[in-house]
Amino acid sequence: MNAQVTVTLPDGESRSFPAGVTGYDIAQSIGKKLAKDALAVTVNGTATDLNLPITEDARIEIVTFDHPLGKEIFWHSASHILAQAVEELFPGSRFGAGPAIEQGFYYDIASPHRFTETDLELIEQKMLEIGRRAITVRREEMPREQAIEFFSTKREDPYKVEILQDTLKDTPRVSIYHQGDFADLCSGPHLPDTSKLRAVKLTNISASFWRGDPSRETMQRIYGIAFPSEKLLKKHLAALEEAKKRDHRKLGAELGLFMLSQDVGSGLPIWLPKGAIVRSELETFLKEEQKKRGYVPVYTPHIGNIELYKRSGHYPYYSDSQFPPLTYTDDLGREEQYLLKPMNCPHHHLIYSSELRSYRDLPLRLTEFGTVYRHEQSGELNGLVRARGFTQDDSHIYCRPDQLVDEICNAIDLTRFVFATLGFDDIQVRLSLHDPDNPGKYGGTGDVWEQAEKDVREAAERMNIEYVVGIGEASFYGPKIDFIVRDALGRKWQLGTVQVDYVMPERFDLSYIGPDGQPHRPIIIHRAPFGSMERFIGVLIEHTAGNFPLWLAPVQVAVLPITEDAHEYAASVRDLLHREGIRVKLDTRSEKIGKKIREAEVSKVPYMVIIGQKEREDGTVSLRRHRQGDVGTMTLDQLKEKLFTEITEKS
RNA sequence: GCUGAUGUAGCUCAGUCGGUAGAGCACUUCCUUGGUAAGGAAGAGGUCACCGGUUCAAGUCCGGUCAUCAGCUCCA
Repeated sequence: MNAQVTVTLPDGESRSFPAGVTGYDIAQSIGKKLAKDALAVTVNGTATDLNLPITEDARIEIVTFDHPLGKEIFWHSASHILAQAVEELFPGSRFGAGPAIEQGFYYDIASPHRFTETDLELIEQKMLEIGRRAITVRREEMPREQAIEFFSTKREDPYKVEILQDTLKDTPRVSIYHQGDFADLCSGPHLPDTSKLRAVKLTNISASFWRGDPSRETMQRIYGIAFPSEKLLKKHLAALEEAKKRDHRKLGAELGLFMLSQDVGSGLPIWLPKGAIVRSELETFLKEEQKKRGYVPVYTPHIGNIELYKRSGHYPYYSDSQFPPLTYTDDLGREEQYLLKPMNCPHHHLIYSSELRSYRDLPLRLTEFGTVYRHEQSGELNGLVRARGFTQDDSHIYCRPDQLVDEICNAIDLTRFVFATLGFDDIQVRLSLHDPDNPGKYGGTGDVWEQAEKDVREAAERMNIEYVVGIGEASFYGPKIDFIVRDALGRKWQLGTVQVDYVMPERFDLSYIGPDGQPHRPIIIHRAPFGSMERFIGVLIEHTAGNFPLWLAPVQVAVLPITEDAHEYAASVRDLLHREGIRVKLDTRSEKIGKKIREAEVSKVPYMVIIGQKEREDGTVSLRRHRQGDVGTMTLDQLKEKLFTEITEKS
């Protein structure tokens, strides 16, 4: 072993230390503050405990809370502290899994005690106390067998034993982290001691299934988030408050966009006039764009004979998340069953096969805003983003194999165009592939899947998309490219999607006549840039906080006369804008201008036109922009011009 | 569907020990005619989610149902 080791810091500087130096020593040699903030260290890119000796030359980086890895380690350690606190307060609790998550951590606990919200405060206090005790966290490595022994005798942790015997059955050596009397099976790394934990908030408590398996026991999951300082926690809580104000369910009601009524049924949104404007503008926008790209519109019924969905495979695969079939009995006692349309595709396939297709006719791009109904589990319903009745901007592209990759690219391009226009920049793209270990979930043969996934990848590469791969996320008929965005609370939702399908053409025996005069199988692309109009607008509401761009705003201009003298002129301005197709409202109540402005601001009307005696005499208007204030005085022509430009540019 | 929490006026919420329902905003009417985020007064508005139980008496206590929320599971 070398007596000295050379470590290279992220800035490229190399330093020499005695072998066995720890990350903490190095941090201390760099600065006191860094040593204080240090949580862990990466050695040649691998995260490691701060107090582990470094015995060879290495690239190292000190990890603090500001580092993404730092948060993960911090929160993971916080989950251990949570477990220790629970163990001290509620003896007999057994621990399942306790990872760091994107925003904090959780621990799954099996306990004879039923945790309540008041317990959470108690546990928080105990966690902070454990922090003040500054308990050293010690890593111990041992053979797997010995760990099983440890968790069956020294500690009674049946869940850890199960993990050791099952998930880790091929791992010969495992590590245990000791923290006072508490110990947990964990690969680490962890904080050197518990003193870094200065602020903690246990946010909620819910049920989870052990190992995510509904047939196993339910556990109590406690969620929380922790920080090295009280100030950071306050900031986090304030950000959460802000996010809540953006909640589309809250804004949807406040701005009169949509409603949900028990009298209609849960999960069945009703579009109010203002929300309907937003939706209709978006639909027009996409229809126009699709017209340019060679799509042809169709309309199909809202229900269909159940045989149709048996044939497509939707019925057998998804019967548990559909409304039950409607059964119709005719005079002769013959029964027919109809299903509320869960999908538009089968109808479109029938349109395809309604006439003989030539290879020259392809690609055929059928498009429809098709409303579908799915009986989502009651606990899943969530405003507009998870509903039981919703409208897909659904198209099916029927093409030849030589056109496929081009067509996928076109669909990706359209989806990106839609997202860019609406200002979504933080999108995750996922290639959703099949899970080879779960063949029962999918239709079609292995060859077909291989080809489909190859095509999808090729298109994604060609379009220069940065993507993540989601194994097991494919639909039953083919792989997908999914566009995923987050809501105000950070939850992920799939919006746009492009899907390749070699299975349905077989099921529906679709064909076209090739140049050789023989029938050939087309390939289908399912695609929906918005995904669901409901979900998209739900996320859009949160994305914009209800401040829609001018072209989408339900009311674009509020005309606000200051006194009654100005009413007549104000009405003429309203009529002028109205004739030009601007959505305009005139406020002639006998309220002061300040109040009228306030109400227009609160209802997020993009422009206010303020009219007093001066404007009336000069034939001008005073313009005010929502959230910005006074823009200045201008003529009516200038006003029209300004509004038109902004609407056309969709800015 | 599962676990937990919540459910009072259109909205946000108060309602003590079980004793006959309250505020602010919004709404209606009247007064007020004003210059860039809340003028004043009066009025109207309730099957306390629903069903049942305990009680002389239930918004309040108990049981059930439904809905909403958080998470889990699921998502063509």
